[in-house]
Amino acid sequence: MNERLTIGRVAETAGVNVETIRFYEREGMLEQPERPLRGFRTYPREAIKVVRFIKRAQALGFTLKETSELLALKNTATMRCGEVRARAEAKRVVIRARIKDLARIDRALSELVETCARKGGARCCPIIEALGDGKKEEQ
Amino acid sequence: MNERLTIGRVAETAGVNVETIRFYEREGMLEQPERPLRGFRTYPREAIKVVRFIKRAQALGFTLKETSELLALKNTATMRCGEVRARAEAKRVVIRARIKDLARIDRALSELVETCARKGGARCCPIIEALGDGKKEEQ
DNA sequence: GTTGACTCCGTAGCGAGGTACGGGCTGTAG
DNA sequence: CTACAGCCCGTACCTCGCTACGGAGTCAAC
Repeated sequence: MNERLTIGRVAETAGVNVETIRFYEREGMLEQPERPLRGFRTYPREAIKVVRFIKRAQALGFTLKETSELLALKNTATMRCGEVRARAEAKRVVIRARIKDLARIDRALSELVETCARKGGARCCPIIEALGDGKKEEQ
Repeated sequence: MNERLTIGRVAETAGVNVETIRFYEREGMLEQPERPLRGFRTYPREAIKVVRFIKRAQALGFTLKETSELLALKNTATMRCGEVRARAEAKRVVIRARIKDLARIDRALSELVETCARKGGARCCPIIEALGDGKKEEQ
């Protein structure tokens, strides 16, 4: 335990490649690792989780910038709690809106599946209607 | 009614710019509009909805390619229903996974907000833990 | 008939998020 | 000792999804 990992190990375990790790470091998303021996980076196990987090956040549609902010929430947690809370709440609003949108698509798809299951080639597919983004059709 | 719109009107109403419409057309996401007068494109109102759909789908984290597939579901609806249904179901699986992931983030954020609300600078923020992506920590 | 807003087309460029490359150093195995 | 894997760095290059540009034609109003 408490062993530290090379960049190659971190990359392999997290399922990205070495250049990606270096890239994240340049972008300030991974903190500078210690370099005890001849300039080689050494990482704690935690680094793997951070990389995975970044990848998952991206898959959810967050940009790297937003992902950095989420990470910052964690890193600044020991700082002014008020500010952290405000950011978390704001982000939560976005997330919830996103969930609602996805739920709407989900419903549309289910409807589609249903309709297709029942009737052969009849009137399927109100997919586009299902995303009428809440606003009224402008006349 | 039944009036057809210029590319500029579509772009303005849908909130994108003209080049974007042309770009989508090149990429096959918008079907070729009729061009009755001197080569100028004319669109039905429906085109606005399609463009908006594309934008919303993107905001939800779909690539243009995936969005095309969603659109294709609608366009091929009059075709082999079996295939359409299979695609819809597959897409639904993806959507639901995405919703779950977002719900997990939502919970993590709520927890964060709660904790921060209660205690000043104490142990907040299990954000990173909250995204442990379902897999076990590999030893 | 000229001004101005709109359209056409093709091609170039841009920001995000990596990915690949080349040249060099190190440490271990055979 | 030499091979080879793994690391270092910087820079160049790539895809995606636009966005801008240049040069030309069109159409309606003044």
